[in-house]
Amino acid sequence: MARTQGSSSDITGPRIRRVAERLFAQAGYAAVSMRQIAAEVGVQAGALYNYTPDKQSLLFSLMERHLHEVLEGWDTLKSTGTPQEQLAAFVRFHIGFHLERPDAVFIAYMELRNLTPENFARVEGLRRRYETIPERILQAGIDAGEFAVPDPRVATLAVIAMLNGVNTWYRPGGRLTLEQVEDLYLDMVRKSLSAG
Amino acid sequence: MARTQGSSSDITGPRIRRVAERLFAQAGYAAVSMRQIAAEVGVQAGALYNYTPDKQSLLFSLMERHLHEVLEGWDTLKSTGTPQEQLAAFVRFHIGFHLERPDAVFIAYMELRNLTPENFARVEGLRRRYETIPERILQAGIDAGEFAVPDPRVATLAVIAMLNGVNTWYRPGGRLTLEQVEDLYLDMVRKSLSAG
DNA sequence: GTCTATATCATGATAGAC
DNA sequence: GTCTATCATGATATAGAC
Repeated sequence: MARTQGSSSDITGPRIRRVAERLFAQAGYAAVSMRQIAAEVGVQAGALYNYTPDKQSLLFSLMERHLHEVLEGWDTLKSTGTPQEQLAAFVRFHIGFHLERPDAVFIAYMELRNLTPENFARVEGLRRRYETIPERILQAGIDAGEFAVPDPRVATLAVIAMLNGVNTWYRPGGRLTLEQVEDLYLDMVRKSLSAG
Repeated sequence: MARTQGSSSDITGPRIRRVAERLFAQAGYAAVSMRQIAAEVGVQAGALYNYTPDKQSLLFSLMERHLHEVLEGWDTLKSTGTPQEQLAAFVRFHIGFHLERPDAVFIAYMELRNLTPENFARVEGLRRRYETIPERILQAGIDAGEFAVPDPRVATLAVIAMLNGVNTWYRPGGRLTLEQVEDLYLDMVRKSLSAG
C-alpha cells in the first residue's frame, strides 16, 4: 500500500500530457522546460522520461492526438442532409469543438515550427484531411446550386480561418453564449458562400 | 578609412533587425539565440548589445514598428467614399500590406506571449487601434443601410480573421495573382456583411 | 516508477582590450 | 563599434540506487 518514494500514480502519464499542453500553450514549446513540466506534475524531471522518449515526442503526440480527436469528432456526427444543413452542422461542430480545447488548438498551429520534418509532415497530413470536410460540403453545395463561390479551395480556407478566429476572443461567461456565437458565424459563412 | 577589426558598418542596426525578424518568424523568439542572430549578421554576440539593450527589447521594437507601419500605411491612403468603397479599399490594403510582410505579421501575433506585460499592453493597444478601422467602416455601412450584421464587433473580428488567413497559404508565383486573391476575399467579405 | 546526481552543452548578458 | 573571454544560469537527457 504505502509508497516508498514520492507520490507515484497510475495517472502520471495523463497528468504530464495535461500539464504540458497547458504550459506549451501559455509560454510556447521552446520556452517551457522539462523541469517546469515535472514540477507542476509533482515529480522530478527524470521521471518524465518514463512516459516520453523526449520533449519533441511529447509535443508531437499532443498535436497528433488532438487532430485525431477532431477527425473522430466529426465522423461521430455522421452529418447528412442538404449542403446547407451539413454546412450548419460543420460550423457548429468546428466552433464548439475548438472552443472546448483552446490549448490544443493553439498548439496545433502555433508549434508547427517546432516539429521535426517527419512529424510536421504527419501533422500536416491530418490537417489537410480535416480541411477536406468543409471543402466537400462546399463543392456539394456548388454542384447543387446552393452556393456560389468562384474558387472553392480559397473559400474553404477563408471559412476555416474565419471560424478559427473565434478562439482568439471568445471566453465563456462573456457577452455571448456559445450558441449565439455559432449563430453569428453561421450567418456570415452562409452569406459569404451565397450567390450574393 | 581602414577598420582595425571585423567589418563594422553603419547599417549593422538594420541588418540585425532584418535577421532577427526572419529568424524569430522561422523558429520562434524563444528558440532563437542571440548568438544565432549575431552569426547571420556577421558579428559576435556581444556586438548586438550596441543596438539593443536586450533580446526582449529587440522583439518589442520589431512588433511596435510593424504596427506603426500598418497604421501609417492606412492613414496614407486617406480612403474616402461610400462604406462599400472604403471596405474594398481596406480589404485590398490589408491583404496587400500583410502579404508584403509575412514575417512581421507572423511575429506580431505569434510572439505576444513572449512580451513583458508592459510591452504586451502597448502592442495590444496598437492592434486595437487598427481594428477600429474596419469596425468604423462596418458601422458606417450599417448606418447607411448597406450592410446588415447583427453584431458589428464580432463581424469585424471575423472579417479580420478571414483576411489574416491569406498569409497562411498564399505564395507569390502560385496559381493566383495578388489581385485575384484580393478579388476573391473582397467578394466573400462583401457578401458576409450583406443583407443576405 | 521515481529518486538523486550528473554529464554535456547552450544561453543571455557583461567587462575590458583595441 | 567590435572583439575575446567569461560569468552565472539553466537546458535536455542519462545512470544507477531504491
